[in-house]
Amino acid sequence: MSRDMRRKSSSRAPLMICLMGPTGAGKTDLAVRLVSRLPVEIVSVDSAMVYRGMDIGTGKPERIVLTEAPHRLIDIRAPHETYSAAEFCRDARREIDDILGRGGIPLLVGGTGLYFRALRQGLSRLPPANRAVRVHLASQAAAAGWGALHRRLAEIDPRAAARIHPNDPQRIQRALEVYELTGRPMSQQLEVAGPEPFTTPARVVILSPGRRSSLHGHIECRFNRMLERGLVEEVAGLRDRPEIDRDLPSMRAVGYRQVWDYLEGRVDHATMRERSLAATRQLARRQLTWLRAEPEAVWVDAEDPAVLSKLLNHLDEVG
RNA sequence: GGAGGGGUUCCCGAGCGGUCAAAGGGAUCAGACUGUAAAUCUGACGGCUCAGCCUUCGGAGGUUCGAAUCCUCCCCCCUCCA
Repeated sequence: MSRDMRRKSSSRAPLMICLMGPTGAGKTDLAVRLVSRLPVEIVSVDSAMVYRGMDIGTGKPERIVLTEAPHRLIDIRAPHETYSAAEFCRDARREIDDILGRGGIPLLVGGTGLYFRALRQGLSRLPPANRAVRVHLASQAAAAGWGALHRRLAEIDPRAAARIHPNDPQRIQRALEVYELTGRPMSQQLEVAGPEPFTTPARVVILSPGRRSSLHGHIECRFNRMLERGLVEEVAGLRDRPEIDRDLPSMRAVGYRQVWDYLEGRVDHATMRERSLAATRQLARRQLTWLRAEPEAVWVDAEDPAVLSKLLNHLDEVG
């Protein structure tokens, strides 16, 4: 068997493509174009697109586009529901296996760094979030302050307390939650790996403009377009629903939170726009921090006019 | 023309003779991240040959051992009276 033949046959082995990048880099457009060139099926890796009815602000592709290039793992939750990295791992594995089973290539597209990492490196076996415990802890924090809870954490789980900053309520809450639910310190449980690791080989491609200033420019254009398409109306509609309130994880998403405040008259339109843009830039920056830590990733310039063919070439060479 | 108020480091804004490279907030940059992650948090943030030095608080002078802070003149901005 020649070298070429061998290479061809190996391309049938399980493989997935991961297209990651900061918000506004153009991942979705590129992914959709890839669908017409390769036998790929898209799996979204986006913690905000999971919500139904949150379309404009999350930058979800339009309906017509979705019929051409269906995205899995979008619109799988109502806005008042929660989702998590662990649920994502379970769901994504299911979708990836399904695509592979049908002879397709999974194309993971998104910018949620934690979800990517959790999928590829696995999570420890820890209890899921527990609403009652969190409410209880939050009320204690309201009374005694998070500093007091951090001190309590230092007694039951010194290692976690050393790692978690006293000003980080979310992580203090989680660490105490794990303790209450299991009776054991969280740091102990982090040492044991969860279920079987996910081993499907991946081609990891990171899409981002070379210059930060142009990423910022794209973010601004994109947000202006969202406003034109009716972002304010979308949020107003969500806000009218009795089951949806401002503190839901879904409503803390970039843009939604700022527009919500605008609708309540807390800020004027210009301020809302400014804060939304700043929040989006900050999100993009944090996403890049995740991605820079990604081993064996190939970075491609989102502004290269030939980005699609370069990407195809690259995938061809390695796959 | 007259009476007040104000011009501070990218922005807002405190400071009102020394302890001020100048509070606080925002922006920006860097980082952390195990079931909330588009979240939450940390750090840096005038410059340098960096335990010290240099240049900043509208401009130019002056007082003082010492000024962002006091005085004089000038330039802008805001409010009110003409």
